[in-house]
Amino acid sequence: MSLPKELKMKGGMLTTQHEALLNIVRTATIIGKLSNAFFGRFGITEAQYNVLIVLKLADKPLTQVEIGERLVVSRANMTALLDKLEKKAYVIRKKVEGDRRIFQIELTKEGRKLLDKVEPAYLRQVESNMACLNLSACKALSRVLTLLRENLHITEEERHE
Amino acid sequence: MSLPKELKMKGGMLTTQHEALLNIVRTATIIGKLSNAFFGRFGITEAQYNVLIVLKLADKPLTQVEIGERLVVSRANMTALLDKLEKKAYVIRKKVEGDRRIFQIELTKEGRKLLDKVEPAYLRQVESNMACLNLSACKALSRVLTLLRENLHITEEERHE
DNA sequence: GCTATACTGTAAATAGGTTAACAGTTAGCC
DNA sequence: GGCTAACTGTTAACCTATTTACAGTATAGC
Repeated sequence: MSLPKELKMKGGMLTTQHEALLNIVRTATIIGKLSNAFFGRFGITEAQYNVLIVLKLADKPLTQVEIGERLVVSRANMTALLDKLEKKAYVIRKKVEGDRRIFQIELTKEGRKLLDKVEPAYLRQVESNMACLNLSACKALSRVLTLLRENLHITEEERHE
Repeated sequence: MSLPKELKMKGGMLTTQHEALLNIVRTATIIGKLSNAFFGRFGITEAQYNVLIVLKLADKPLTQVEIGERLVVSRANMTALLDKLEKKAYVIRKKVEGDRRIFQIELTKEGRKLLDKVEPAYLRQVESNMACLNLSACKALSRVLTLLRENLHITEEERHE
């Protein structure tokens, strides 16, 4: 169903560009709800899973700020996220010699075990979610959205000048 | 910058489909942050604006459930959202004769006045955000995302069977 | 060496979202 | 008519996110 119909709006009320933007946001909202329903079955949330995956894929130990940069999550929020992951024993904060401000965050054995369970199932879910798009459609989609993100960063900077 | 680079992952770690999905979510996240920065200048949030716009565009008075359906917002959440909008006097809950369970939600004069101020500025911001995509790119994007959403609804229903 | 500045993590208040349980009301059905 | 089921809105507990303010630490420059 097209967006104007979902919103029960008369046709012609949205510009083509506005409709595209709302389509992005709405699709992401629905993906987010499906994801959280999925991860909930494993006792974690999407945000927590993202942290674990970034830690697993990083080529060096990361600080809280570094994780936040990769995930577009604020420092304050990383504190709260890691508090919960540490309480569940999936990560630990390790003190760093030479800089007492920072922690290095490490996956624990339990964290890795959880990922071994969740990751394959998650990839299957992603495949099922995206099954209606062929490879070239996916590539075109990524290309357009990457271009758009670059434009958003630029207009954001302009607004701050 | 492509997603694998933003995440500082080695290439080839994501399938094309997975990368497309993450591109959608990440782009929407950034749009959401920009939107909330924008609406914050008018003392409202994106979610609150969405409620006001749906009320303005509806062709009949809406109940809380009906607003929630259009916006994919739960009943519980609509209560909280409308509490805030009613406190700011942008909407009122009106009792309905013949069904004491429901309210009809109406925009107040202040609500309309706010929209008259916010809407034009918002449309300009949307245009600037999407300026890097031409009309046919926007149409293609909307078409692909609409198709994807339909597929998501289907796989969601399958999982509940 | 000292000071000013920048950086890191934390905390509190606020907002939006979830689910689960609940009360009141309506509607269907025997 | 009366019981049951469905619907509407609220509440509480929780999670994620925001901004602001703060403490502690590190660094650069004088």
